[in-house]
Amino acid sequence: MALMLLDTYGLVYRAFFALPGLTTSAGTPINAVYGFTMMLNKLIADEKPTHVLAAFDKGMPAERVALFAQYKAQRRAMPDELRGQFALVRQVLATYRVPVVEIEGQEADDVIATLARQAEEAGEETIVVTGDLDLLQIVDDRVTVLVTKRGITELGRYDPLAVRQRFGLEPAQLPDYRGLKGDPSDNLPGIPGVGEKTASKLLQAAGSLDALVANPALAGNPKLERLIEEYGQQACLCRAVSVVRRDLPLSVDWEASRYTAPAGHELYRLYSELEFKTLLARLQPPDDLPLLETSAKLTGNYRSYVPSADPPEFAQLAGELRSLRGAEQIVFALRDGAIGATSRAGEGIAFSAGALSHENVREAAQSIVHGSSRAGAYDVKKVLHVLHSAGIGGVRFTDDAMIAAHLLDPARGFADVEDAASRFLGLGVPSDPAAAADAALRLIAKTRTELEQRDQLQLYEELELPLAPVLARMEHAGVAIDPDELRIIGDRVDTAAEQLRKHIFDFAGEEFNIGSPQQLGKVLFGKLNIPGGKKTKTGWATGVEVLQGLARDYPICALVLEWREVTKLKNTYIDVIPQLVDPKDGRLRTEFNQTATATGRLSSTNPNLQNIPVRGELGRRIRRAFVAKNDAYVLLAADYSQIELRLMAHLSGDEAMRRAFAQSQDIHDFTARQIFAIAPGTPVDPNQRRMAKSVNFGLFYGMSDFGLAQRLEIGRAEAKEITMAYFARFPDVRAYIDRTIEEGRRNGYVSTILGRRRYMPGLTSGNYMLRAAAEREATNAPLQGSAADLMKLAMVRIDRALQDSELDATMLLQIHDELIFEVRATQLSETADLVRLHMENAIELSVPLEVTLKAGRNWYDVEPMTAESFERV
DNA sequence: ATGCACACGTA
DNA sequence: CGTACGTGTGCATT
Repeated sequence: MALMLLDTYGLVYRAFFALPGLTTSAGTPINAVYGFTMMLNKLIADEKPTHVLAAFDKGMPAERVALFAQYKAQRRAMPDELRGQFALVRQVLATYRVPVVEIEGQEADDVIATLARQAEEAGEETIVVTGDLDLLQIVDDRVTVLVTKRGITELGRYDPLAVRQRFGLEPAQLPDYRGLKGDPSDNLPGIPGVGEKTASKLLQAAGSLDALVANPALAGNPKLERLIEEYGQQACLCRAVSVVRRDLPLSVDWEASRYTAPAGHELYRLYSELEFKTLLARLQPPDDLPLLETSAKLTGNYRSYVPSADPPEFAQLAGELRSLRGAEQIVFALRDGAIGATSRAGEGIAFSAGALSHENVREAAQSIVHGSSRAGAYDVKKVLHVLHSAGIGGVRFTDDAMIAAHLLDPARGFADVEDAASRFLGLGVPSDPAAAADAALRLIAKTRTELEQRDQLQLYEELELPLAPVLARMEHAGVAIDPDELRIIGDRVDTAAEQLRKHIFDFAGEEFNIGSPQQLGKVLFGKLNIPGGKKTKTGWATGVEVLQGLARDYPICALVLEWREVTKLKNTYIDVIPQLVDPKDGRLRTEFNQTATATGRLSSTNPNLQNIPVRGELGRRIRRAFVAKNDAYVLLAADYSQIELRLMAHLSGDEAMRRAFAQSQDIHDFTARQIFAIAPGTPVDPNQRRMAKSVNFGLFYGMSDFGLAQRLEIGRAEAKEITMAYFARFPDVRAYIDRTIEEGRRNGYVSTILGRRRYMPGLTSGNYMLRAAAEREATNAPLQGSAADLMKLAMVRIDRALQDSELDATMLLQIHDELIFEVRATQLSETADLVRLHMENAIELSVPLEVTLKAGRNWYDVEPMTAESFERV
């Protein structure tokens, strides 16, 4: 094996200064990433390593700083244009499947030296690539160090002979050498007046720094002798800082670092994303790169079974399944409606999910999922549904590769195992459920390592993973629907829509498709000559804002708005929901997606039950169709009040805002009083409250003065005054937002309260629009994401508590800050107490969390629960 | 059939 | 020139 270790930081730094300021078309600086990628390509081609690892510095090197407080103190801050490129460098490494090694509080040098020693002890050869001569001290027969010279591809190669030739010293003497001469780049003084020549000469004469300090006369020159007497200890200190540690507690999965060329399509995508046009040109276009050709490694010992009524087949399948039992981990994945299972990379069996209903097979499956110590899956929730429908319950999954993949790269969804395999393993997956399970098994190993490195294992194991079965139960439960309610509204809406349509045609003088913004624009602004601004690329803008402004003067606009509202409700909800209701039990089932959003929220699809109307009266009526299953039950709605603003108060630590919540004041009212300096006792003008509310909302959306002005339909100067007043009253909020953005720029990501990350490469973009957008996202993500953290934690705990209790209550829906339950009416208050308890105490914040509880026969009629009201519900 | 733009529902 | 989503429609593209 030939191991290659990259001193990543140094190489990227070198690339940054060696290349001109290239940027992508969007303005993201890209020169360092490009240079680094070129280096990597050349190194792999020239050195043909079998294993590659990339070391990163992480945190302050506490030991060196303790030895020498001034260590690296003079170092200039990293340029912004470089900082943001590290996230992209990691992306490059991920594509090349080069594992990253970093240890908190350790420099890459020490990591590299330790790994090289480990390889050496195993009798292996190592090539170290660095931008820093410091590492030459580890050169020996089995360790060669390549150091960047001019440009990005020119490297100096140092074996022991080359070190001797260059310095006249043995590699092991180099820390002494550096201790003597110092190193301005690390702020090491060494001995004043001693440079390269003198240091080398002194060591040749004395052998070592220790000998020289013990006997300064060896210097052979009175002036040097005095210097050594005076500065000898300082030199020793500098040497101590220069010696790399080779004994870090560090173990790497060498197998994971085995280098195999990245899949062509992955490379193609990476280069396209980063706009590496020259590199791209060297690749074949992607349609010449069959996705599965790269999956040779995944073709293993797979067996698949097609379900049939043939008993021997089932017996064989059952036997195969049983043979998995007792393995350390069994991993499942679904594909094309079939289920695959494996316990070892390169192997797997598959059978249709339907086969699980066969008694032999079910028993075998049951025995393995319960007998194995760990069960993993790609998409646990989906697998749980399949197992459940076969009568297999109670399986505890300890891994979900889909969830892990999404935590690591939340910008992406990873709906299919191929997505994740291509991203994290660089492999395509043959179209076979057994191969999917195989890929999932490998993904679990890979993603676990990465989660651990990011300190996200707890988030994964204690929040996201336990949530999956909770969501599975919610999906399975569904929500009861009373279709009659929808029919009643539907009929009314039908006639209303028809009348509106005719009315609109009367005004227009012709019939046209009102639903086509293009045709509508032509009629309104062309034919009828209504004054209105042309806006969109494709024609007239006909959005609500435009039409609303015209509605007073032009009745047709008001009619169009009404028509839109009515048809939207009809097409999206009223007509659709009844069709989706399960005729077997009259319930509507949604799908909660745990890996859809960049912030950590859930999403709901097929249908989306997180956007059932609430604002307009007509829309709100739709909620009457969402009912408790019978008279013995009620719906309970529990929602967090002002959760994002409370999180803002907590995360910023702003005293004024925290006080407002501590005194459970109406926060918008309170804000209005602060901004407009309203005296206590004087009531707040409703318009002022509305403005304050907009400011509060705008706050966690990262809104600008301009945006606020537009939103409130006021002048920009006035908006500016309002925000100035706001931040004067809540100074820590301003500081928090600035800190968050800065942190995002520095780290390449922002984090939530539980360590969920959102990567934000756009923060260092040179393009103003892109950067501003990224700053808004960075402002919002920790707030929205932390709120999601809280809610998810509450859900897991409530689910557990309900199961442990005797209560007959089912969690049905989550709408971001709200939970809906179906509760036995006689147990309403007890259930409500339990729900409130877990929601309000999900995470201890420096402000209280407040939960509003409502209950009713249906979702429309839920009423606030007060002591006297909930008896009557 | 698939993909995009627009519009609009929710937190 | 305010965040995060999903869905329906029209219309252009395959």
